[in-house]
Amino acid sequence: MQNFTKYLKTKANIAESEFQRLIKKVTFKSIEKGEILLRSGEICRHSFFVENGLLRSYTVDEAGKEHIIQFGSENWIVSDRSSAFFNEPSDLFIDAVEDTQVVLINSEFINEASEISSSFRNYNQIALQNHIRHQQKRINLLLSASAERRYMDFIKLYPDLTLRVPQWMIASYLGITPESLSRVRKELAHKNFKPN
Amino acid sequence: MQNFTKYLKTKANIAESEFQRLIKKVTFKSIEKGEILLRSGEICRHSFFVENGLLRSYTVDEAGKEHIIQFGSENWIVSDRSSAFFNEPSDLFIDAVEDTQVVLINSEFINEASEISSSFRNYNQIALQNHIRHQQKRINLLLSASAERRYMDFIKLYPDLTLRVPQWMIASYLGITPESLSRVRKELAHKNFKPN
DNA sequence: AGTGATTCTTATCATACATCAATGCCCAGG
DNA sequence: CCTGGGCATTGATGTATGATAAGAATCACT
Repeated sequence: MQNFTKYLKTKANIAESEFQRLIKKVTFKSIEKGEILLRSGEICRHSFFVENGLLRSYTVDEAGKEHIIQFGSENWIVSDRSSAFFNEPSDLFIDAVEDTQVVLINSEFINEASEISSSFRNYNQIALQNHIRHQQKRINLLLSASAERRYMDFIKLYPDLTLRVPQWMIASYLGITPESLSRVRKELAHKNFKPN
Repeated sequence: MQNFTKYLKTKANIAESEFQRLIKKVTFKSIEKGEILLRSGEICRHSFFVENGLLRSYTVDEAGKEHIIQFGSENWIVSDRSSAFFNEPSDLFIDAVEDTQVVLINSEFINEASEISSSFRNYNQIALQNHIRHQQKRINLLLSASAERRYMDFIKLYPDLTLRVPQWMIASYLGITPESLSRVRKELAHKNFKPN
């Protein structure tokens, strides 16, 4: 749990004594590729801090198609914030794209850490605001940009994921079909070799 | 400022004495239809609480097209949260869809209210979480739903706005052209009159 | 009331992207 | 090894939505 420890101590600035107390509240778990951590309809009772590996959250529409909402690799927290915060059934699934080790964080942990540490509160606040900023950018891209632009933006923002994640998942994240993404890539390859 | 007063006293549960102190921090302003409150590139130094009337926030792409991010009518707060929180230049515009009366809220107000009142902190937290939930739903719709479904969802969620806002703005919010929205509406009208 | 500006509709044509289907690739498990 | 199930690519074709343009309707301001 080195990453999680570092997250608490460095990022959220939790002191050693408080750390010892908090660490008892969380549990560690190894997840196999494909294993499902949250299903639509359930209430999201844990947030998942990714020690290593890769998670994704996604919805499934009436036609059975998946639409990826979020990827989370090392040091990211994957969760359905709304479900966890409001205690409502989630409409997301969360599963593992790779074999993954996670730290399970429940609301008890969050509350206690918030009480103990103002810098944790602060860090949490920043995380929320970042989430909003990120979502807003994504909405704007979905409203205004072509598949190609969205893909280029994705590569730039997540060069690591571009390599680790199968293309059909990237397509799903971008809101296009795998076939379309394949074609977009082909075009981009052409452009980059043709000097003009 | 009845609505704003009610918002502070009832929703955020601010006591009278504290209210008197806080109210000095805000300013009241009447905005004409079309007036611009925030421009892309500026830092968003105020959030706008809508007493009455209607605001919108939107981006403008390279082709000069507007893409509406948010509407805000009575009792809503319109802002670029990211810009305000992180002190970064915004990429949004905010202007008035109707003649509007707003209360200008700056970060000083937020900080002070947060210090004074735990229920204000709490209310603020809920607002953030609601924002995230709302954005996530919108992302999911943009990823998965047709223009028609998105429009129906909009009507259901904002029956009032559907009447007050010109259609081309709704189209912009939905990520389609006004012409497409017109077609969608025509089709919906047909369906509703044909029993089958 | 009149006139010009916005907004909405309708029609035609254009295009980005989806769908369907076939092929080849890779590599995981017997 | 071989073999089968994901995955990526490619081609043919379909469709929802965009672009353009024109007319009709509505609104706003003198």
